[in-house]
Amino acid sequence: MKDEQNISTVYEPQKVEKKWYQIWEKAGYFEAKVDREASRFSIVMPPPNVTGSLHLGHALDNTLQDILTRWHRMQGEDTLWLPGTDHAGIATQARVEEHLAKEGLSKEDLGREKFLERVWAWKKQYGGHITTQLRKLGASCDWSRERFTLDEGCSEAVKEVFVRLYEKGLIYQGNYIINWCPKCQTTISDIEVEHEPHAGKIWHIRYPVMDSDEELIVVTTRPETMLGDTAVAVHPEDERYRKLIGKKLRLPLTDRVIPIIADDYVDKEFGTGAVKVTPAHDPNDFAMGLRHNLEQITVLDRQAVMNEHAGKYAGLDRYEARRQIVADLEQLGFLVKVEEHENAVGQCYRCDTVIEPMVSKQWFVKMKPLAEPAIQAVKDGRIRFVPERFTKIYLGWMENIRDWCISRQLWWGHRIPVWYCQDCDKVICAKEEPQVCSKCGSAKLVQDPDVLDTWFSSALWPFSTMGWPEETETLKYFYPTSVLVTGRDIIFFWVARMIFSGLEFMSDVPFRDVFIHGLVLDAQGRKMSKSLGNGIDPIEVIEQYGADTLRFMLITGNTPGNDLRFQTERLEAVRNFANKIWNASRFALMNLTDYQEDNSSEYTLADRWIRSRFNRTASEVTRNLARYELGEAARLIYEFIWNEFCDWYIEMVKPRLYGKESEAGRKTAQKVLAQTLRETMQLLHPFMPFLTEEIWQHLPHQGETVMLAPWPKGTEAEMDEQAEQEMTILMDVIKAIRNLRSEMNVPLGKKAHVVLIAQNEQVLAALQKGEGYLLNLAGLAQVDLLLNSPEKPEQAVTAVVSGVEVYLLLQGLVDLDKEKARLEKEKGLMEQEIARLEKKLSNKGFLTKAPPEIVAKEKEKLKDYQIKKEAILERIASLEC
RNA sequence: GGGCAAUUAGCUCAGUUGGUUAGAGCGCAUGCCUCACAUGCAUGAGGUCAGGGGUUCGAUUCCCUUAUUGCCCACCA
Repeated sequence: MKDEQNISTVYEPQKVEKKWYQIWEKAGYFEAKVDREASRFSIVMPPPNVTGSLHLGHALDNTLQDILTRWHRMQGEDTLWLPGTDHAGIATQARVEEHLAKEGLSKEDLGREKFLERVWAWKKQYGGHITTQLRKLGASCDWSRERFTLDEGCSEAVKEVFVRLYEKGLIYQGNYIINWCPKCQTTISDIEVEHEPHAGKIWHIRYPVMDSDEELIVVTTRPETMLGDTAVAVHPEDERYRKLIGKKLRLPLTDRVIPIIADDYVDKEFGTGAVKVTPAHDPNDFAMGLRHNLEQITVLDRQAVMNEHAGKYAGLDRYEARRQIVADLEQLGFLVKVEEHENAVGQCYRCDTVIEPMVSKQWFVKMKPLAEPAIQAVKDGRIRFVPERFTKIYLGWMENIRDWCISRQLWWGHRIPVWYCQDCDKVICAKEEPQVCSKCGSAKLVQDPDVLDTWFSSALWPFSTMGWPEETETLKYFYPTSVLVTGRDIIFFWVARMIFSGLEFMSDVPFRDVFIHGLVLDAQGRKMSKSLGNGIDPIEVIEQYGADTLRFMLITGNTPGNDLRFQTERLEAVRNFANKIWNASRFALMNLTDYQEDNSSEYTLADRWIRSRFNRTASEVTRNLARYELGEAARLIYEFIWNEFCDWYIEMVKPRLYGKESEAGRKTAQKVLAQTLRETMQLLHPFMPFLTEEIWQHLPHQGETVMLAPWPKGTEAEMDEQAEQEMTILMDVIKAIRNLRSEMNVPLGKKAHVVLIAQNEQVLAALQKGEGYLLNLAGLAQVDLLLNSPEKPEQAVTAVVSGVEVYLLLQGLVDLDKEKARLEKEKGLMEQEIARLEKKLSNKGFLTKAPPEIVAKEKEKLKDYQIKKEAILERIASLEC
């Protein structure tokens, strides 16, 4: 950029982004310091799948974190943004299995150990991908502390937690109904089951009552499970069936006899009011089974194929069995009728396979005791959700939480630290592998084959990554973290679990604030998904538009917590903004080649104005960042740069820089220009780190990097109410003149003559100070400034702005009719406003109840409009004679 | 069946303690290659703030209600 001749008028992010990231990382600017007593700021990054690729959701999430991190770092705080990745149990294992399948191998062919070697190899090959992508985005996280959920430290924490919870009785093993995915061949937790409405059928089946001519008709959506029925339930107060309660039924297609029971769960209104009860294959039936001590008969195996308890249907897939059974029921006269019925079937979140509820021996976390403090911490404000509405979502879930099934029938993950003695019934839970059974001394110990739910380790992330269970410096210094930034889709999966884990093991919340953002949708407002093929690769966007542009686009144009549409037009708009900054900076640098510090001269009105506007903007930006209104903060900077700094200040400062005025004036202009641009780059840096660093480095500065430059929070001393008011008058007048020229078709190149009549001395003073600006920015050859002149210029078009009558002289060019029409229109507008204000100001309620300053303001406005109207009327009158 | 969000200019969205003639970007119209920028400059047109009630001196903003859309949660066979 030093050699202006070679500098493109178009900003090319590709040329600077990589360079700066490498410099930053090498210099260690991202690394957290633990050396001050000053305030500190910490974030743990939600760990993406270790072998995954960056998507726009990650891009948004990490941009928000990076903005907060860079902002706090610039404020001189000890700042830690701790990155890492997740082993993503099912997802990663499934991908490696798919890969193996191409070689014609299954994981069983390899065996557990060899298979895990393959997964680690896979991780080694693809594990660096997403972290490289995060670097492209500009993420300023402390890579020296990068963690992985399956690394040694995290594994240590997982074992510690499991053993402690086990010893406390909060982890237990038992036969309960769980969600089984027949495709993934593992259990999944309740929140991993998705319910999609599904057009299906409902069958009415006749169950004959023993020793009677009577029968009960039950309705079911899953006739194949009837082979596992161990009762039929009716409501205890259902008059239709009261006399049948306690009697027996003959279960069709079998030779079994089952009881009729009464249970409140049954809805009298639904179907026939009689429900078949299959405790081994339905969660509600399971619960009822426990209440009534019913036998559990499992009729489906782990492939969702009918098993030996299914008699002649054994070996049939569940859907095939359904068809057979319905056909047989019909043939035997048990089928009453079939109806269309929509119901929500549970599907696996990963593969969409319909879940099979099954009774199985699994490990669970007892949630009630853990949930209680986690509810309290949010209720009493130790943890705050932003936006606040997510508090209710969190509490609603936490208050109704059920026990968490944590064992998974996978190989890739944290192995459950439990061993079973083969010689006695002893179950040993320990961090280290025991050599002999503590009860019988046998050496025949076998470890539980299952691994833990991936989210079990993620739940510990805020402290496991800081070295827990060791009491490390980092942990003492940076825990609890300041804020957690994440998408609202994982509040239950992750946020909730971190909260109860933190409270249980650290005796403190894991974070103070939870900043929730929405989803990135496509241009039509749909979720991005593989099946729709509407996904957008953030890396491609970065390559085309630059990371700064992607970042800025992702955080503007919406409100926290709401979804965001990804639109190319907005990307282009932000690219143009980056280009605008680039060119404003080129302009500045071209005029700073002989820059030297100079404090001698007086600031002009424009100087005072831009300093005031900058500091006010900086103050507002700071305020908004503190409330997580990052989009609003970014918007304020955008408007300052484009609408104030570029559109007005640069234009006003040109004559001085071009040396048309004094040398001292030029030096002052250089100083204010350089300072304001530099500080603006500091203000913008968290949002657009690359562009701002590139420019900042070329401006007069102190320090090594904009990353560590002081944050401009806005100083009161430089806020100048008077300068802003005076500039407002000047800008209004200039805009009015431009408007007149445009309407009268007087091009800017054609120098014009304008007469301005000020209403009072203050206004006149402002106009006098800004005479130069008027000449240059309104394209004037001459401007006459008058105070309250009764003499009005002839042959002119007129506009009235607050405090000033504007006359654009147009000898012989004034179209009287057109001018009159223009004035009439303006008059109409004024009259409308005056009427509105008069009505308001004659309202006693308003006068007595509204705050006095509001009333004063309205009166002021009315006066202003009346003066304007007078001026317009006068003008109209003069045109008529 | 509950809950949440959204409904503002042609399109996508801001509008934060209720108080200027309701804003921006894109698009549109008109005029400009003005020595930082045509990824630009200047000017302009365009809105019953979803409908209906209420509270208030005053409502896009607060409350109720209706409608439409989207999302989340829920054990109805």
